[in-house]
Parts: sequence; C-alpha cells; structure tokens
Amino acid sequence: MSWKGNNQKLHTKFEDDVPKNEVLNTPEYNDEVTSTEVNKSKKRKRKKKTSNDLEAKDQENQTNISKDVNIEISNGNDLTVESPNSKQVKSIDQEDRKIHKLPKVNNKKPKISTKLKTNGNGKPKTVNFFSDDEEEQRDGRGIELSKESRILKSKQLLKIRETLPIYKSKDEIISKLQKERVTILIGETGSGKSTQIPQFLLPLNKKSIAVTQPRRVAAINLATRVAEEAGSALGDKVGYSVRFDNKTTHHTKLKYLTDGMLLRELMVQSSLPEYSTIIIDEAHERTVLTDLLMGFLKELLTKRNDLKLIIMSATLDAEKFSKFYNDAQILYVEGKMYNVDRLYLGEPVEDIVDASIKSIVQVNNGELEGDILVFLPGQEEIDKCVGLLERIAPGLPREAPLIVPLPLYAALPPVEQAKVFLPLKARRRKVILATNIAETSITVPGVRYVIDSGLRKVKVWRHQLGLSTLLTAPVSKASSTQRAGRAGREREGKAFRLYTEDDYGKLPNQTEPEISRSNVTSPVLMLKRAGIDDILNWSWLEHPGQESLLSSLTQLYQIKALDDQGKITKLGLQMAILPLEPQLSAILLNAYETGCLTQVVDIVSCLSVDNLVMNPQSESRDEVNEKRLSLCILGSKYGDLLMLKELLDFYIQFDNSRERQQWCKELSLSFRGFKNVLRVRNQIRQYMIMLTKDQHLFDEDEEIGNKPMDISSVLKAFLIGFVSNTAIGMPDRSYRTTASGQLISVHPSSMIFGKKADAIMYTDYVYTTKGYARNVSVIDLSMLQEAGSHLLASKTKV
DNA sequence: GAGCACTGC
Repeated sequence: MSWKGNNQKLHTKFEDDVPKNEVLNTPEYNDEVTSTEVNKSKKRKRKKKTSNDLEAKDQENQTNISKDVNIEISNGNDLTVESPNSKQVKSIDQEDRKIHKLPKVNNKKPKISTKLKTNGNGKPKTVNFFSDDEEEQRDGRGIELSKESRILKSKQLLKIRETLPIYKSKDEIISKLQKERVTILIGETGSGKSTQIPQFLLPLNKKSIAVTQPRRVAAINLATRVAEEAGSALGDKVGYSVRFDNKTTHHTKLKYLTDGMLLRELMVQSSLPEYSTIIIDEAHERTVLTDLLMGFLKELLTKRNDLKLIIMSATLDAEKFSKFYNDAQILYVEGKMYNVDRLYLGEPVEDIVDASIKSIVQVNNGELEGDILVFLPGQEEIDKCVGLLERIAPGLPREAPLIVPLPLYAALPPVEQAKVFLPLKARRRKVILATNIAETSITVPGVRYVIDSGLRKVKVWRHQLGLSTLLTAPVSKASSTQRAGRAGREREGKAFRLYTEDDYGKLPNQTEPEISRSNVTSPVLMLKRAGIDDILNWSWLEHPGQESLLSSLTQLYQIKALDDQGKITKLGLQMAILPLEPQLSAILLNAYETGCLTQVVDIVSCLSVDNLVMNPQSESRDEVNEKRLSLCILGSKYGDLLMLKELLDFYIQFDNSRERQQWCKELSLSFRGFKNVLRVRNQIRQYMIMLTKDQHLFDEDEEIGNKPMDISSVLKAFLIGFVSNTAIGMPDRSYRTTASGQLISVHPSSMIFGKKADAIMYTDYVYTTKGYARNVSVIDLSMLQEAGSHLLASKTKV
C-alpha cells in the first residue's frame, strides 16, 4: 500500500493470480505523516496501561451475541486491573464559555487482580456470552445474592469506582448540575458518566431518575452493573425497562430504559410525573427517537419547574444541544482512551476490497500482536474480503501470525457473530471485517489496529417517491474518530485510513441526523397524539423538512389516523398506542372490523422481526427455494404475506424446540427470529384486547385451531395500509406503480418472482440497482379499485 | 434473475 509520504504505488489490483510478493511488502506506513489530531494527541501525556474492563465496558453498549455459544476461558488467565492515572475534568462555564480546568486530583492507583472463577475442581468455568434473551441472561448471572453479599460486593466495587476520573470531581459536578435545570455533559469513552452521574444524583432526587439508551442491551447491562455498585437487587432501587422486559418496582429510584420506552411513557402521561431528573445518554447518536425525546422534553421543561434534564454526549457537538436548550451549561469530562496514531493513504484508492486486503497483509506482517478490525460498508465487501483472505492466508510468510478472517454484520447468524469473541490459538491473528455494527453496538476486545474504508451504507427515504434507497456514502469525521478509537480501548493502537488526509478534511464534522433522512410518519403521529397541532413549527432539534412532514400528514390522513382538519381521530389514537408503524396498526384495526384479526396479527408479527426469512447460502439456494415453494401452497399462489402466515403455522405445530430448530435450518429461517415473532404476537394480542376491551378476542381461534382463512379479507386489510404500495402488471411482465407510474420489479427473493400477476401489493420498495418491490402479494384489480377509491377521494381533499 | 447499514416500541 502506498501511504502519504511513501513513493510506493498500487500497481495491480489484488487478485488470485497476482504473485504473492505483490502483496507481501514490508509495512511502509509513514509514522511521520500524522494528522493535526494525532500531533495534538501525541502532545498529551501518555497514559499508563489500564485494563479495567468492568468500568470501561459499562460505558459501551456491549452487545448480545448468542446465548448458544459457550466460551471456555483457560485457567490461570488472570486479568490485571489497574486504575487510570490522574485525570482532569474540564467544565465550560455558562457565562464566559471558557474551558476551566477543575482541580487536579492526585491519585495513587491500587492494583487489583481479578482471577477468573473456577468450578472448584480447578477446571475453568464456562462463561455464557451476551445473550439477548433476558430470561437466560439473568440465569447466566447466577444465583440471586443475599443482602449481605450484595453490600459486600458494592463495597468492593466502590474501590474501583473511586479510581474513575469522574469520581474525583464528584462534588464539583454535583454542584454544577444542581445549579442549572439543563446540562450538556460531554464525556469521553470510559469516563464512567453513564454509571456514576445517576448515582451521584440519587440522594438528591425526591422522585425517580430516568436514564435513556438507544439500545436495549445497553439499558440492561448498565442497570445490572449499577445495581451491583449500589448494593441493590436488580429491579429494587435500580432497575430497567425495555420492550418485553421490565425490571422495576415502585421502589425503583433509578431506571435505565430505551428511549423508545420513555417515549411510550410520554404518550401515556405527557408530564412524566414519576421523574425529577431525566438523563438522555448517547445523544450524539442522533437517532430519531432521541431527537424526538429532546424536543418533547424541551416543551416539558416549561411546564414542570421541578424537572432537571441532562444531555450526555460523546462528541463535541455540545453547542447545538446547548443552543437548543437556551444556552444550557456544558460540562466536559475526560475519559480514558489510549493514543491512536492515524495514518492516511498518499493517494485515493478505487477498489476498497483490494486496498483492504493489501493493508491487512501489511499490518499482519509488520505490526506487533493485536487484532485487526476492518470497517467496510456492507455484506458484499465483507464476504469478498473473507473469501480472499481465506485463500491467501496459508500462503503468507510463516514469520507473521496466521490470519483468521471473521465477518461481522447484523444479518449474520448469531453463532457466526459470536466467533469474534472466541480466543484463538497462539500465533494467530483475528481480522474482523465489520460493518458499522462494530462502531457502536458491538465492542470487540483485543483490537489494536483499525483499517477504515471511510464508507458506510445509509438508507435514505425519498418521500416524493415513497421509496427508500440504500447508498454507500462517506462517513463523518466524528464517525471516523469513533472507528479509530476502537483501536485504543486496551492499549495504544493504530488506525489506517484508506483515504487521503485531504479527503478526511472534506468529510462533514457530524453524521447527518437520522430524522432528516427518514420517513417521519410515526413521529408525526406521536406528536399528534401528544396534542401538538402545529407540526411544522414544533421544537424539532432537527427539522425534517416541510415536504417530508406534509407527505407524512397525507399518509396519516389516508389511513384515517387524521381527519380532514388534521386532527387525530379515534382510530389514530389507537394506532399511536400500538407498538407498530402506523400503517401496520391501521391494518390491524381494519382486520378487527372484518373478522380476520388473528391471521393478520400473525403476519404483522412476522413483518416486525428482521431477518426472519434469510437468504440461503448460494450452494443450497435452489433446494431451499424449492422446499419453501412446495411447503407454502398459499404463499406460492398469493405471495409473501401468506407465506409468512403458513410458515408461522408450521413453526407452532412442532412439539419441541429441537424440531423447530431443525426445521428452521432446513428452510433457512431464523429460529431466534421466530421466538421473537411469538413475543411480538403476544404483545400485539394484549394491546388489541386492551383496545377492544374484549377479553376473549383470541379465545375462539385457539380452540378451533386452523380454521380456513379468508384470504381476500386478509389482503384487503393489508391494502388499507399499503394502498399506495401497489403496482399494475404490464404485458412485458414488468410492473408500474399506481402512485407514480414508476417501473418496478419483483425482488428475486419473493415467492412470486417470475410469476405473472394483474396487480401486486408490497410492503417495501427499495432502490438498489433498480426499483425492487419486497414482500410482494398478488391482488385482484377489483380489490385495488375498491381500495383506491378511498385514495382518490383523499387526494382531492388534501 | 438480486443481493440490505443500524436501531426501537
């Protein structure tokens, strides 16, 4: 690879037939070529080695991998835990906006050694790794501790907590937080802000404290950790609340919850009377839900004088948050990250897969021990790299460690994902090829080198066309800093950026907030439910744009969630309560009226679970497709929605989970996905019983079992929500959308791919190489006309 | 005849 300041050039693309020496160059990274960032960070005092995993990890959203994977850790594998060096806390004062240094605290570091537990017989204990099944996760944590041992544990943990940088400035932080109603708290990774700040405030709050997280696993892990620190049983003083799992009681004073859950609480009681302090964590991620929360809370602050708000963020975008809350004070807390050298290419590359491979080989040949994490935009690039690496690895020089390539992306089966956590034999080096999932959601231990393509995939909603596109786009500076930081979690590391320093300079500072490129139909319905009439002038942290809002209002009017005055209807209120997209809620409510609710709940539940029907491996693709077609008689005739219903029926019929698992494997379906489908189904049923006040709503169907279903009613119900997602068949087997006349193709993964139909309805329309309809059903023209009359009528009114 | 980043209720 040719890096800046290095005359070596890329001559050929890396291919199988390229002579090995072409790629086996000795490393040519030029350490002198560093960014201003690096120079700056080099000037900072080098930090001493710390590997206090417990404290560092509770700041990160450790992810669920599989509960199925048992990982054995060999005996005698001691973890040496050292506390961080003395740290400073800087604060930006509200009046002069200058950075003040808080007093430095000298801190002698106690050395704590933690031995991994054994089973008493000297054999290593089997450690269960991250499960996202909370039931089993709790089991994995062992027996409930007695009150005495909880207090003892809490005292032990206090020693570690006291070494955290944030602990040193406890009093000062508390007094600053007490003075103001809103605080923006910037804390670097590992500062301990998510675990410590809420505990500092606990004695000062009359009511409860809520801490929101973008991901459920983060909420659960933080609550578990903080409960231990506080000597509380989980769910007692400290608890959590996420979908399908609530570990709180009326005693709970500190509650970690997903931001979706807090929004749901807002929908029920707009003043959130339970809480006296609300902390929004990970605000820099700017998810749609966090953005919405921040808007709602801004309005709530004017109504509730006793409410305090803390916005926690990892990057320096504090100004925007501060301005939004009328120049709120900003506090800055330093974390404990190691220095990461950043190296750039001298010239831009065209082929990112080729460049990645070459860099991996170079790093492997020339750098000290430590794993390599490669950020690539998507599955396609990752699979290519893995394939190439597997071929060349055995032929690489013996002096260098053997490369073990490991893919990591969300659609990968959990067992495969978990492999990145497995320890390797000596003289081997993990090369983890990951999407953005490794940027925030999954923290891989042992990484010392990051190779960053500077690219990611991003879904962009085009409200004019009613379709989403999936684009490969450059990341932001904040994102590339975050990626580089993955190399500095345990010791000093290096980040190799597969772009020039010039190109880095051209990147946007922050990632564009999700809300400005998303379909906002659901957020708009939430606002309407909260009684906000003037959607266009609401306190948006980021305004989604007038056109996007108007298109959402039209959508909501079409599904009868809003009346022609733009007021929320009785139906709309019910839709806002259901934990689904408004379109799917509308479909359910219609199905209730027409008597096919049970079937529609089943299908909607399947639609709510990602990666349920997986893409079979290419070698078994035809076989699996054949099996699915012959098994799903209705699906092969009417399309994917009915296939889902048939698959779920089959799944339920099996007696035990072993059979279910086997069956899923044969048809390339997600076993875990189906378990989730059943949870979603149960939840939706409960909601429907609540809305209809009919306790016996689903009783009859349970008794009769599989009564023949009225296919026409089911499809008609779906047309209520997806009438604008329809297309008419043309003589040449293509389809044109009814909404805009665009050419659209049935996605080859669909049951009705290659079949001829008069008209189709689809739940997704994604533009990749061309416009594809996914989750496709065959419908009658007469059905479409019937449903379309409502659409036409609505168009003349709006 | 294609291949989709990541979350949440």
